[in-house]
Amino acid sequence: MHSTPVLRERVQPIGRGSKVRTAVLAATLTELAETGYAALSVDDVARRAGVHKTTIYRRWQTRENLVGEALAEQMASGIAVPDTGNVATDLRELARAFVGWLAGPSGRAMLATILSQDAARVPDIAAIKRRLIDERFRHAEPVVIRGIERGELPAGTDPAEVIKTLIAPMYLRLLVTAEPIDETTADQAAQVALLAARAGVLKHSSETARG
Amino acid sequence: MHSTPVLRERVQPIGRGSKVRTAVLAATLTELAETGYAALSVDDVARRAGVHKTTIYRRWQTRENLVGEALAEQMASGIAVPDTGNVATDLRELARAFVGWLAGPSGRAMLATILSQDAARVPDIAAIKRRLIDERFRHAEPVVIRGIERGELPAGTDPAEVIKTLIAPMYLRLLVTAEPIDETTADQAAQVALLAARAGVLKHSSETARG
Amino acid sequence: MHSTPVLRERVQPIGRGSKVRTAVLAATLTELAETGYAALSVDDVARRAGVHKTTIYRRWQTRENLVGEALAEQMASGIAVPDTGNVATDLRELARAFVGWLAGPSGRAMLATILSQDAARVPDIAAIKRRLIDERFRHAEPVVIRGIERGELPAGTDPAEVIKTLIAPMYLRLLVTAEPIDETTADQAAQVALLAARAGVLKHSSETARG
Amino acid sequence: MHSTPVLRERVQPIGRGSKVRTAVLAATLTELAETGYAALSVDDVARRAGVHKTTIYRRWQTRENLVGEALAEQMASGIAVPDTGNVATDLRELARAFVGWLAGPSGRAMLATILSQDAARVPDIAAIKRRLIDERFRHAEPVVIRGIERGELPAGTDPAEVIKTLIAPMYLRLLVTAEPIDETTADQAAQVALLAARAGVLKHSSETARG
DNA sequence: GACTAAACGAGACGGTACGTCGAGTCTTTGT
DNA sequence: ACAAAGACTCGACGTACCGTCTCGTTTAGTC
Repeated sequence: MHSTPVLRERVQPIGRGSKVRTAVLAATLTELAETGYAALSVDDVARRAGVHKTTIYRRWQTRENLVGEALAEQMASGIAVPDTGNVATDLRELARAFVGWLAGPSGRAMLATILSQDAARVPDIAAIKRRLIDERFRHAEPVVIRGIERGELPAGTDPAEVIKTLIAPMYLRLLVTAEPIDETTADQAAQVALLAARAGVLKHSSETARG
Repeated sequence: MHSTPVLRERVQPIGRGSKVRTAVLAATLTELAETGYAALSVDDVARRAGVHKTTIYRRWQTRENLVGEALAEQMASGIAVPDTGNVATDLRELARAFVGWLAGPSGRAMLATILSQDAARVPDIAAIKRRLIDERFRHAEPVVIRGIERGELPAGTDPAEVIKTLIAPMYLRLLVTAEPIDETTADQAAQVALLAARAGVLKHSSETARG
Repeated sequence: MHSTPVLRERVQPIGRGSKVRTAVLAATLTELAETGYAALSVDDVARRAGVHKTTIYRRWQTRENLVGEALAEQMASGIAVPDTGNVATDLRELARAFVGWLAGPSGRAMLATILSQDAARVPDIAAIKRRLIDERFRHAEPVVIRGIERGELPAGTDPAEVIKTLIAPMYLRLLVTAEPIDETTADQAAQVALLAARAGVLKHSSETARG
Repeated sequence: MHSTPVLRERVQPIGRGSKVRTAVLAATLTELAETGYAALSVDDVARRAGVHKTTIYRRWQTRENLVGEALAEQMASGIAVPDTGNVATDLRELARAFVGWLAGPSGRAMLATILSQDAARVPDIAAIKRRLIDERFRHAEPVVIRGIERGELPAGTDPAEVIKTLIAPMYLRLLVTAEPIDETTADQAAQVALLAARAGVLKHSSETARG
C-alpha cells in the first residue's frame, strides 16, 4: 500500500507525559492523607512530585480536578466480597477488610478528602464519595442475600442498613473519639450488625414500620 | 508617695465590655455552623457581630482562642439524663435527644468545628471535643447502671460502648452518607444498641474477650 | 460652640499615609530614570521605597497610574523664562536651562518614560507628555514676542517652531547619537535657532508659504 | 571497509533552509515596526512567519541575535547621495530622502528598535545603530565638501554637524511631539541647516570655539 | 529511487514575574 | 483606656509568558 501518511493519534502524550501524571497523582494522595483536603496546596504536591506547579495547573486546571482524578484512580482497588458459607463470618470478614482499607494509604487519602466540608461541595468529589459508598453497599448485598436464602437472616433485611451498622462504629472511632481501630473493633461491629439484622431491625424502611 | 494607681482587678471589663463579648461569641458560633471551621474568618465574625476585627484580635489574639471560648460557652447546655424506669425507653430518649441536639444550632456549630482536621490539632479545641464526648458517656452511665440493676442488661456492660453504638449511626449518616436524620433513625439506633447490650457484646473489653 | 460632631474630611489619610506616598513616588522616578518604563516593575519600586508591593497596587491599581502620578508630581519644577533684554542671550539661557533639566533626575525620569513606545499609548502619560511640551512652548513665547517687539525677529515668527529648533539637537544627541550634551551644544543650538528665526524660516506655517 | 560516510562540509544546509530564514527575518522586521522592540515576542514572529518558535530559537538562540540579523539585512538599502550642483538643493534632497526612509518599512523597523532603551544595551544592536548613523554622515560629506569647493559654505564646515542639524527636527517630531512629518518639514530643516552652515556655526568643534 | 542526516513541527515542561487575595499587625483618631 | 477605621506587611495563589527539552515528521542532498 502506498504510505497513508495519516496523522495517527499519538498513543502517548509528548514529552515526559505519563511519568509526570503518575508522580503527581501519587503525590496528591500522599498529601491528602497527610495534610487533608483543606490544607492541600498545589505547590506542595508539585514539590513532592518533583514537578513544577505550572505543570499541574496546565493538566488539571484546578485543585478540585486534581484531587478528583487522584481519587478516581484509587477507586479501582476494590474489596473482595467474602463467601464463607456463613453470614457471621462473612460480616466479620467485611468488617476486617474495611478496617484494613481505612488504615491503608488509599483509605486515609480517601477519608481525608471525603470528610472535608468544602470538598463535599465539589461535584466531582461528591460523586466519588457517592460511588465509594455505593460500592460498600454492593459488597453487602450478596452476603445478606445469601444469609436470607440460608435462613440465617429474616426476609426483607436491607443490605444497606446492614453495612451501615457494620461500618458506623469504625467511622465513629476514627472521626469522633479518635480511638485506635483494630480487629477487635471490627469483630464487635460485625456481631452487633448480625444481632440487629437477625432481630429484624435492619429491614427495608417500608417493612420496618410494621416490624 | 505619688499615686501608685492601684491596679485592682477589674471585676468587669471597662467600656462596652460584655456586650461586645456576647455578640462576638454568638457570631462565632453562627459562622461556625454556616461555613465551618476551616473557612471561618475573623473578619466575617467581626462583620456579623457589628464589631471591628481589631477588637477581636485584641481580646482573643487568635482564631483558635476565639473558637475555643465560643465553644466552651456553649457546652453548658446539657442533655438531661432520662429515667423512665426502662432501659429501652431510656436509650430511645437518649438517642432522640442526641438527634435534636445535632439539628440545633449548638450541635451544628460544635460539629462543624470538631470534625475539622485542622481544628483537631488545636489543643484547646481538642480538649473541648474530649469533654463533649465524656459528657455523652456520663449520660449513658446511670441509664446502663440502672438497667443492670433491674436485670435488663448483663453485668459488665460498658456504658461507653453502649453510647458509642447508640450514636455511631447518626454520625455516619451525618458525615458519610449525608442522609437525613430523624426520629426513626434514633429509634433504630436505640434498638440496635439495646440488642447488642443485652447480648453481652458491649461489655468492658477485659470481659468481652471471653464473652 | 459645643460639639459639631461633623465627620469632617480627614485632612490626612489614616495610617502611615503620606510618608508612603512620597517614598513610593520618589522611588518610581528613580526606577524610571535607571531602568526605563518598559522594564519598570512594581515590585522593584516597592523594594526601593521600603514598602510592600500590595500597598502600591492598593493605592495606584496599575503601573500606569503610578507612573502617571509620579510624573505629574514632578511637573511643577518649571524652568524660569529668561528676560535678558536680548533674544540671543534669552535663547541661550533657554537652551542651557533645558540641558540642565535633561541631565537632572527630573529630566531623566521624564524622558525615560515619555520616549517609550508603550508608555505613549497610556492616555495619562500621553497627556503629561503633551503638557510638558506645551510648557516648553510657553517658555519660548514671551522671548519670541519680546524679540519681535524689539525688532530682533521678523513679525510672524512662530515661538513653537523656535523652541523646536532649539531643543531638537539636544534630543538628537540624547536619543540617537548618544553624544554627551554640554553647554557648547546648547549654545550652538541657540545660535542655529536665532539664525533661522531671523531669516524668517520659523514663521507660522500659513505665512511660511509665502515667506 | 564499507563506506564510513565522509562527513564533508555541506555546502548548503539541509532542510527547508533559506526560505525559513527569509520569512523569519521579514516577519521580525514587520513585528518590530508594529509593536516595537520591547514588546517583540519570538512566538509572535514565529506565528507571523508560519514557523514554529523552536525553529527560531534553534537558529538564532536569542531574540537579540534575531533582531540584530534582521536589521543588518535591512541596512543595505542605502540612500543615494544627491549631486545637483548646489548645496541648497542637495540638502533639500537629503532631507526629503530621509523623510521618505523614515516613513517606509525599513525606517520604521529600524527606529522602533534603535530608540528602545533596552535594545541600546545589546552590543550587536548598538553597533548597527552606530553604523546607521555613520552612514548618514558619509552621505553628507560629499555634499558639504562640494559646497565648500564651490564657495557656498565656509571652509571648516563639519559634515556631521550639518547632517545632525538636518535630521534633528525630524526626529524631534517623530519622537517627542508626534507631529506628522512631510516634505514641508524636510524643506524647512534643509533651510535651517543651510543657514547655520553658511553662518559658520557648524564648523568642526576645534574651530567653532573662535567662530 | 532508497537512505540518511539535518531541519522542522508540536507541545510538555521548568522557571520567573506578575497582579490578587486573605490574614494579622500597626498607627492614628474618636469617644 | 478602649474601640473604630484603615493602611500596611506578609505570604500564598493562580496566571502568563519565556526559553528549553524531547519526541515524531518532513525535506533535501547522497549512495
